[in-house]
Amino acid sequence: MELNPTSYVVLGSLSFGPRSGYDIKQLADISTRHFWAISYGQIYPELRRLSASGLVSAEDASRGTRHRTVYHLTDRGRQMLNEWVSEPALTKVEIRDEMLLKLFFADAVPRKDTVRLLEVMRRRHREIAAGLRENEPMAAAQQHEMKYEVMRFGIALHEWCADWYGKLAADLERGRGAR
Amino acid sequence: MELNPTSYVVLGSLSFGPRSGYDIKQLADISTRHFWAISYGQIYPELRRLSASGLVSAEDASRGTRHRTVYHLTDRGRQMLNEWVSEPALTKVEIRDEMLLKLFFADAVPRKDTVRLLEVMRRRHREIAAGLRENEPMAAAQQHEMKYEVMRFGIALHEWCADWYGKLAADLERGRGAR
DNA sequence: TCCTTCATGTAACTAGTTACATGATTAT
DNA sequence: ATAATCATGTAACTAGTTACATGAAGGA
Repeated sequence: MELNPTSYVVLGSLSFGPRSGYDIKQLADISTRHFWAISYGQIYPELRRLSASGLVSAEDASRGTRHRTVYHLTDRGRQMLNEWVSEPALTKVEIRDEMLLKLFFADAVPRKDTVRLLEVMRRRHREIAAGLRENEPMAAAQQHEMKYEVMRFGIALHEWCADWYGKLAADLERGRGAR
Repeated sequence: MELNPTSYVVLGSLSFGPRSGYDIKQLADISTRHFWAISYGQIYPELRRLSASGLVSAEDASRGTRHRTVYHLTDRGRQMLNEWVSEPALTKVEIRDEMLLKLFFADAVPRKDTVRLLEVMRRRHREIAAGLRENEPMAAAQQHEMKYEVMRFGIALHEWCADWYGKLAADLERGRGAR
């Protein structure tokens, strides 16, 4: 069975303890979603595939009539996860940002529209940083150092972006034609 | 007809002058590819769709027996592009980075593996920045200010990332347990 | 001669999103 | 009551990649 990054998001989420598909989604939405988003449409089929390959194991955790399945990593699953982490294969960062695309093509529109665009972008990154900061204490409290470092990276990155866009907006506003 | 960001990459590329599908791909690979990548499998069908909606217009530019079609923006195409740019709708940045994902799950692997991972990441971002810098003079030479600013943003961003990863690698190496 | 670049295109595939359906439990 | 959250799942769709085919032109 072929594992892709999405499989590892699932495996990695389970490395912190047994979880349901629903739990995995909740966790991913406040953590890995900033560098690898996943949806229910991927999670449930993936859990069954991983289960079939013996990398995770399903356990019934229904409460009364409400059915619920929690999965946990098997030894082989944990081993696969750690092997993947330790292999430093150079892979590409992929960024898709429609607003940055707009900025790239903004030479033909009025300057004030560009400034407004930059202000929205600035706010966007401030908000992403704020969202990350909200569950920073959670990450700090646990003994997961790298998890915490990645969170710090995300906060610093988005704040850096916000500042950059803010500076450019200010430069454009006080009218610069020459560089 | 519905236009998506990919359509605007095509439209935007043509806003700099008439181009073939092949030309669009070459241009996108050194510019927009850093925040919105596109492939031939999208370009050629897209050009026909845009042509059918009258946003671009095809012209035969064959040289001898070698056939070639160049497209140029129509007035409506240019208008659509500028309207899209001027509309500052808040859209999400999407990042997919397998290496950052590894870093997030790196608490269970030997520290030296994490340091190695960070060093590869650092190199990766240095290289992206260097690649961007290579065609920076090209962007500066033209009177496309925003195009140049976005290029500068990319260079600064990837250098910032390289530095951050480098610092973390250094911190980890001289053994830090407490923060 | 042979390799690279120019040039266009598509079929098959892989990945990912969205919308929907279902229904229990818990908090207001 | 009723809204929100927990919980699982899939079908249909949209997007994007990869691999391949074809072949001319130009340079080494």
